[in-house]
Amino acid sequence: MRNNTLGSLIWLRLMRFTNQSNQMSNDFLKRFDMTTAQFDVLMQIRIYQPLTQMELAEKVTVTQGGISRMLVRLEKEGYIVRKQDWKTKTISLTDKAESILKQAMPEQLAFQSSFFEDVLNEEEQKTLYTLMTRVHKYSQKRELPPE
Amino acid sequence: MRNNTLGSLIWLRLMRFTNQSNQMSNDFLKRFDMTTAQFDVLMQIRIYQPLTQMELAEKVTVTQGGISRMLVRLEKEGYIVRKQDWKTKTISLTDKAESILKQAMPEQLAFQSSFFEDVLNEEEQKTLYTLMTRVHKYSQKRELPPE
DNA sequence: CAACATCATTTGATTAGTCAAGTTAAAAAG
DNA sequence: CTTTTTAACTTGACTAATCAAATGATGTTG
Repeated sequence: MRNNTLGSLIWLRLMRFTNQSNQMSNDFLKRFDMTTAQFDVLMQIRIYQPLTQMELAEKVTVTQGGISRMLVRLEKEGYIVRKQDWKTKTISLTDKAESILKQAMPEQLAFQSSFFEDVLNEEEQKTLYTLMTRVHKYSQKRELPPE
Repeated sequence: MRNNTLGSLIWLRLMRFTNQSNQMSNDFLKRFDMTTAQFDVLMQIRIYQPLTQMELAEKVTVTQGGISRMLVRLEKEGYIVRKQDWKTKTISLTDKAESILKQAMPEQLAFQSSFFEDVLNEEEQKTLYTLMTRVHKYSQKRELPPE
């Protein structure tokens, strides 16, 4: 009874790495006074705005409830605005968020990238991306409710 | 100002995948009435017991405070026992945990593995593991406090 | 138009984690 | 021996999420 099929070793590596790099990213983003989760959500809003909470929840792989709470925080901080629009609430960034992102985005993207660029060459990065894309896409397919 | 250096695409994939597979794993482990985080901690205890909270915290990449709270929950559920031993608290599994793990471990490891085995061949899995190991190890080196 | 159905969002209870300040137990110093 | 130091652990205040039950907003129907 050992802890080591190849797959389970990969799983553990991925979990530990994302966990750790997430913490480092939180640390990095302190200079912009935001967290990794918040940055992620703001980025998605920036790309797709205006959009509804349901749509946003789906983009960041979070539940309805999760996105609701997150948006309350972001609204309180003055990063976003929501307005009731039919049954739906439509979300968009404030100028404050836009201007912070203009600064934070290139730095954060460079920070994220550095984890890979500093150790892997272009070729290896492409391989990693391709493999993870396949794995991810497959896991999404699986998620379909069993009939 | 686009969202796509190769590195940042990899980062996003990893985050989304681990996030999602973690949720699926939580779902899977419901049958054993535990969560992925709990399973992970119990496994580490099982391998290294008896050990201290500090050692355990380091193994699962969590803070002192985090492990303290987690162990309170696990103790309340009757999965572990802690006893004060010198300044330190020594952690070990109860029979209850041992016997649940005996059942849950092979199933959970198979579940984790399936994410990779079902889409990647042996060769590709090895490549993925090697690349992620390099990336992870490098990120740990970086973590050293700046002098 | 009041009652119902429906879809989007919120909320209460809980797990999981962070940081930083507070305890506690044992050792070293006075 | 009491006092101070130190290492290990806990705790308060908080972010982030989950699930499932409750609200809100808008249509539809008797």
